[in-house]
Amino acid sequence: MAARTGGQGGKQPTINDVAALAGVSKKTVSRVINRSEFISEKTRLAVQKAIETLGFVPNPQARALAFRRNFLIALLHDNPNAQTVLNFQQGVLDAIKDSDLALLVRPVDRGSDKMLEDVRTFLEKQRPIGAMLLPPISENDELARLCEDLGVRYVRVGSALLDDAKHCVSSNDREVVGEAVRRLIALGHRRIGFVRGPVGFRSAAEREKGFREALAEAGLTLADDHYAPGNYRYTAGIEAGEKLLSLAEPPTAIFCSNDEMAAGVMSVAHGKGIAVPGELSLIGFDDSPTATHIWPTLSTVRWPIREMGVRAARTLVADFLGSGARIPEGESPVLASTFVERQSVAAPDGKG
Amino acid sequence: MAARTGGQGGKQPTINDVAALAGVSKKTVSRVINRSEFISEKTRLAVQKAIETLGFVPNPQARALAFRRNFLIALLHDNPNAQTVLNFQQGVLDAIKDSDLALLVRPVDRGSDKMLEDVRTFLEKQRPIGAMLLPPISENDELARLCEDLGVRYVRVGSALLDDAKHCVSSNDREVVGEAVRRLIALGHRRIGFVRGPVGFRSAAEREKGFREALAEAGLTLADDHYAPGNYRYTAGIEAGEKLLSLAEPPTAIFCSNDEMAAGVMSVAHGKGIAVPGELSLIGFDDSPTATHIWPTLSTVRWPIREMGVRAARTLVADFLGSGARIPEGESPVLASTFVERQSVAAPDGKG
DNA sequence: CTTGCTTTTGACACCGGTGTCTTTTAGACG
DNA sequence: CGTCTAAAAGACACCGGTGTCAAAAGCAAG
Repeated sequence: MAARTGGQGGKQPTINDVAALAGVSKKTVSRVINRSEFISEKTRLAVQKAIETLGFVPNPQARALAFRRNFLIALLHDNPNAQTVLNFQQGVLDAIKDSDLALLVRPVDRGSDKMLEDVRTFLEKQRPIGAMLLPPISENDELARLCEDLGVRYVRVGSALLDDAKHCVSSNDREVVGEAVRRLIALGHRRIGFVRGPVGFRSAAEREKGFREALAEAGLTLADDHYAPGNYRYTAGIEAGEKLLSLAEPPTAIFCSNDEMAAGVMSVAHGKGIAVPGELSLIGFDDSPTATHIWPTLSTVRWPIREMGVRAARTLVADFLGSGARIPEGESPVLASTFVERQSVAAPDGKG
Repeated sequence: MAARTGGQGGKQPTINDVAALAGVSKKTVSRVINRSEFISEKTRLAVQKAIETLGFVPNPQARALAFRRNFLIALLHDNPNAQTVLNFQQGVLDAIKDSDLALLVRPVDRGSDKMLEDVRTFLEKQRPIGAMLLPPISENDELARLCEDLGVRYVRVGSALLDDAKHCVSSNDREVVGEAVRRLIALGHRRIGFVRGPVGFRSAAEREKGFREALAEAGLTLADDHYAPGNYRYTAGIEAGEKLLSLAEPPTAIFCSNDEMAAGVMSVAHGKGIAVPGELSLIGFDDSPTATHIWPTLSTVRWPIREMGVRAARTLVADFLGSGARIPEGESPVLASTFVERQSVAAPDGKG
């Protein structure tokens, strides 16, 4: 009448129990667990049966110790956008689902001057096989060097190539921003405003580049008073909106470097009685939940964040993930973002 | 010229290295690490110095093995609201910051019929000390029983007491919804609509109860056509808005069971040219980022999710967290939500 | 039936810590 | 100064796996 399936006294069965039941040595059981090739079919089946009977699950701590390597990968982020983090995380979990790996999630405090030290302590204690760095901390070169020094593999996720392909997953934001802007131009917009992301962020710089390039292609330039600084926060969008929409000749369209700021600009437009998209077209970036939760719904750029999670995990630990996870030699680490057109974009009113 | 601080050949120093350097046995080092009381001050200092010199960090896997217990806690969630998950997670991390514990985050797929099995596999493999269950899966009794069976401590987070205090952290949503509704009534609203959360969700039921109770207190009742079903999604808000705002006598205020649905209702109002808050007051629930990213900003109920994370972690593993983490005997596991009033609420126009 | 080789399997040490029990040391006391 | 006791430190097994290398088994050829 033992309450538990196997083992004794409510404890988990160990490799020794399995070995005893199957009538082999524990090393043989170990070979079965690790799919060693030097084992006869007959023995393998016997051991597998014993494993099933007992409901044996190898102790990951013991394996980690014996292998001198544990089966953890870490996700480091300081991302203000929760949805992004969770989507990426989901992609990583998709990728490691059938492996022995587990995921450790670690938010880091970018502001803190102890950040590097904190991360070092974390990595030294947990000793993950590898770490994935989400933007914006992925842009921190010291962090990458720290991983290198500690012998922890790493992958940096970014809006542009931050490192060599082995250490990098990114999306083609610049191009897609260009596409979005070309769409505005095609609709007849000529006065197009720009709200920038925070200084020092690579992603912000990329988006600005994409914006300016598309303008230049069309022979347009960005007027100084059509440019507003920002920091990816809603309040910055409010400020930018106040600035750009108070002009004597306000822009007929504004590209905002993320959705939150676009939402801020949109609030200002509503407050001023400016019709969106009739009098003002708006485009954001991220395709965050906000983009579809505001009215009118926001045209934006969606980056394939979940897929990037899968890719990052594979780049990091393909050798742990079974054959399907191999990334073909020389394949680009750049995944495709897409421009998503919604209600907030239309041809400009009046003179087109 | 060794590249690394301590150890040999780039490897981490072990307890043996420390013991050798300090001239004591490894057991003595172990005693220092674990703050054993049977150790002389002199020895402790010597060992501590050796630890510092070598930069020794105990191997968590080895400790886990020797202790027959690892130092992981798990966070299980299937939460559609990323911000909530991340905030809660942050609270947990605050709580375990100075401990040896690490956090494993595990999204689960509620829809899947293999859900329980997946979780079982996860728990058996990782063997965390405890698990925290976020709503809505925290409402699943089978899951709680599974934890119990596996000897994994657990804490269920919910909008109401789901279990005894030892296994529960919640907030007083019902009361605060009542407070919000009383505010509407005080402003003069009499026709108040309600958009419900998904059937089968405890949180949805609590919010509805709070709503109806407050109405009843004031001698009002919820007219059938002022009630709309929902599922916490934006699209349900759209549908609810279409329904409620097409009435001959539409409500002058609507309580929505979460912010996303409120955003949906607000979109419909904008589309119909109904002024918010002039002609329609709106209240949501969650205080999600959306609440401040829409225009006008949304009055809502904020639940202390980060603090709940701290509390959940303490409830789960106070004995691992140092003296500050003790929860006084008999202290209620109910934390306080608050009503946050923003722009979306005002006295009704015209007849008040 | 040996021999010689390859394939399978096992014995035993080891990964880096902790538990138990024993031995040593230090201090109190007669 | 010897004795007794409590505190401190150490020896050694052990947690549950894997690596190494030697031994056993299987098989073809002599």
